[in-house]
Amino acid sequence: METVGQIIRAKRESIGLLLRQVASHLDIDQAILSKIERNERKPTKDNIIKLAEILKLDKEDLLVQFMSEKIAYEIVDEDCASKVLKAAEQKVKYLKSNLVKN
Amino acid sequence: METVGQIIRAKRESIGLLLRQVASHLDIDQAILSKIERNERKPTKDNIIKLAEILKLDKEDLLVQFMSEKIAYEIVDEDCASKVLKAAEQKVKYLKSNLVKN
DNA sequence: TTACATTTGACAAATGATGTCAAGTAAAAA
DNA sequence: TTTTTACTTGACATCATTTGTCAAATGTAA
Repeated sequence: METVGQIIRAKRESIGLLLRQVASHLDIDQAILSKIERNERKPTKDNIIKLAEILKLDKEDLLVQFMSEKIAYEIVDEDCASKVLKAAEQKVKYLKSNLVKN
Repeated sequence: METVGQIIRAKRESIGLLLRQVASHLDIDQAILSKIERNERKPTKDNIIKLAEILKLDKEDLLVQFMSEKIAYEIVDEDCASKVLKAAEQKVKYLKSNLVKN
């Protein structure tokens, strides 16, 4: 299963862009991008959006990968991880159904 | 749908404990507990564990409520929230299956 | 060797989380 | 009514985490 970092690196190299070129589009130092690609740092949401732009990746897909990865790491150590996700789904539904009213 | 704060307050009152009594068991100021019960502050994991103890609530249940609430708030504003949760489930499975090896 | 891309680690700045404290409110007891 | 008690509120302090910069080190190929 590919990480966001691996997806980004693979696409960047296939296009033939350098770290510094992509990093400057994200407005960050290339050191950070290097770390992001090797899963040593987590990208910000803004990073993801700009990466999708410059690397011509589907923005929503990349965001889904990014957010689900974050959540997965948050709960992987819990043995009730599956329960947590199911409960979260219920809560999201509930919250969304009440958004209009408030 | 009940929030963690509501669950805690209801149980605390049904037992007849004061904010300051419960707060001292958690080793925090009663002001914080007051805010937690009214969803103005988020409890820490340690808070939840000690709350389960003193209020005689099921620890795992309360932790599931707590974590799922946190996740739900993280993603409720995304319109791909449901996709994110499903993807997270896959990633958790994948990560858990590889835990033994590393 | 030189040149270029990437990696590494020390450090700085900004942000968010967590807590204290004291004054304020509200309602019941004296 | 005054006092007491429980709770709430907001200003502020402290600490941890996140996010970033920079320069030196490494690797690699011309």
